[in-house]
Amino acid sequence: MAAAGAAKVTAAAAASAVFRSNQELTRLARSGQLAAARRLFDSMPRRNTVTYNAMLSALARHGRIDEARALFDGMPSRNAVSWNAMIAALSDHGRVADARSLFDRMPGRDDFSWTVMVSCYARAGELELARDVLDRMPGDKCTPCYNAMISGYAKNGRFDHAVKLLREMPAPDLVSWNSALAGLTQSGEMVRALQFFDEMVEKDMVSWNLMLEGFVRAGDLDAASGFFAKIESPNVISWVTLLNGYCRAGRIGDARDLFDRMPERNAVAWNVMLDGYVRLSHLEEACKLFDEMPGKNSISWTTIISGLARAGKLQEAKDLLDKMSFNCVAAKTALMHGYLQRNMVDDAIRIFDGMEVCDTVCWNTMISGYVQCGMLEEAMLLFQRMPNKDAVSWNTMIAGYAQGGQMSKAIGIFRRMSRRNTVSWNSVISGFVQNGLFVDALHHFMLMRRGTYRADWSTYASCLRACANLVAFHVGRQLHSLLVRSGHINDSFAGNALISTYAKCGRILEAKQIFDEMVGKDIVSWNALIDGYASNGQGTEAISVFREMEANGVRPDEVTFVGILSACSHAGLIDEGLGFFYSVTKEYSLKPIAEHYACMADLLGRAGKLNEAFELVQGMQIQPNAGVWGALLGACQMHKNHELARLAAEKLSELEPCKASNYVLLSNISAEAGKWDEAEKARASIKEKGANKPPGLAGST
DNA sequence: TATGCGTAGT
Repeated sequence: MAAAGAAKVTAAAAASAVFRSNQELTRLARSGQLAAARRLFDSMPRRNTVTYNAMLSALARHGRIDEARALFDGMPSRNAVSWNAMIAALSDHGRVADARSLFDRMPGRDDFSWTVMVSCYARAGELELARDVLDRMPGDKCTPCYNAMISGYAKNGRFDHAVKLLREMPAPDLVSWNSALAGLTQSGEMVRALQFFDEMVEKDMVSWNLMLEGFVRAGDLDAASGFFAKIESPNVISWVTLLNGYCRAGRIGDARDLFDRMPERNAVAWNVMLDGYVRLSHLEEACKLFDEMPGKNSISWTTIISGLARAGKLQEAKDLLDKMSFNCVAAKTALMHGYLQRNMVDDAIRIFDGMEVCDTVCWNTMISGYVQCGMLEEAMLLFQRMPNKDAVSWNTMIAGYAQGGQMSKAIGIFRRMSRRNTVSWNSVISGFVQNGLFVDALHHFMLMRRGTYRADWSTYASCLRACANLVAFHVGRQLHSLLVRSGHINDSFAGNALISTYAKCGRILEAKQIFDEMVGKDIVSWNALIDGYASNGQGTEAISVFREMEANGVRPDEVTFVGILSACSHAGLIDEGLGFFYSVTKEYSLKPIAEHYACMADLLGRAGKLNEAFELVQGMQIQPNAGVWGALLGACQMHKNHELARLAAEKLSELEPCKASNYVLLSNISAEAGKWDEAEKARASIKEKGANKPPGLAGST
């Protein structure tokens, strides 16, 4: 009896010890102290299901999804909470198929399980599957489960479906109504949103704030502030929403007034104000606000550090980072990015290597930094070491190799990629275009369309460029009709690309028509038309478009003058060309760029004024590039000035030592002038310097 | 432990 009693007491003590440890574990897990939670978990002599569930949620919260799964698989016993937590974790990380497979195997599914599964599909845009799960739910379906479905419909643009379900469900609550409303406000349909809002019998702060955020999102700040004034007792989220609107619109004065008038300011309010200053590069105000801010959190630190880093104030950013008392991956990533933008690779590596935890964004930053610095091998090594590659990681490598002229490697990675997206296809297609492989670009566009991938403006821009270069008018016209069908035609960049393509194909009338019909003409549109006339030899028309552009109050930029000068050059308008060239600095206060000099060298050179052209090049404030020497060389060959031609060819081969055609040119020029030794020397350089033909590609996907 | 609103790093 006594022994049994003692055993009971011991068991009770042990149970209460487990209970206390579980409470501590839950506290650690919720306050983000994963390492401490793990230590406690490992040190516990006895654990129950609650212990395991707490550890599972902690791992899931930190994105350690595979560790969570391992723990789940090894649990001695599981209850509904364990199953639900695991399914929710998989769902949160987009692992839809894994979530479903666990859901199917789960014994005794409860309301929560069904809701998580519906929400999982809904958030992934799989509306039919979500609806199927909802329909299969046995007995009385719970309101949250309906709401998850309404939210799915609304956020995926199926507002009518959302409303239909709202009317059909047995017990809609405010969340149901707000979920539907969010579909309208978040897609900027404020007219319908307003109608729906008026229809709502009951409204809470979420409803009002959704409307407010809708006006902000639509960029209608006056409507937003008017609406804000109508809210009887705005809560901190209402204030922050309007504050954020002013900041994003650049109305920093209004923002600050509002911020000062706020009855209570939480960390989000401070962070939004801080971000407002940072975005407008008002760094002094930002730093002052940051100093004054009570309760700075990781977002505050990241905001200020990234602002300083972007502005190149790397020492100040580093000093701040050193003052941080806690670990923040985002802030370190921002500083790393700042270093990499300025080619300070060693400093970036020091941060990267010193990080004990490093997430996908951080790895991607380092990889893309290497790529930007031209260090492709280092990027590849990191890419291979990286544990959880996402689409950004793959796409960065593809784009890196493509831009580095290594299309075979780019394609190799592209082929190994299991879940390609639009960006992946865009990277290879634009890579082909940049490397002059226009047919391959269009071929891959065809392959892309054969899959279920959706082309975006970037895809079309690359393909149109390919058409322009191939003078493939009919393909261009097909792309034009695809653009109309896809709805991208109203984007100004698509219109601009079309103008260039039609013009380059010699269809200047069609180009002009697109231009005339365009709603949002910008400087690029004008430049495209001017350049179009220029490349069709219609110099006078190019100049008259230029005049029209000025009459419309559009200020010409450097690119405009590249078009105008080449128009003059093609049409032999020497005096006009010289006039425009001098006006670049005198009238328009622009800095002449190398392309302007190349046009002028071409203009003067074609007219036989080789010495004047050469003098112009010699007097350049900036370093002449290959285009400039190439233009001069062309003119020299036209007018048989061997001496100057040889000089230009030499400069060219200095600037592009790996381009074989430069040595061939130099060799031919020397041979023509009877300088056989030098001709031979130039030929030898091809092998010696390992000069290559432009990169080609064997085979395709 | 779910469903509707505000902030940071590629």
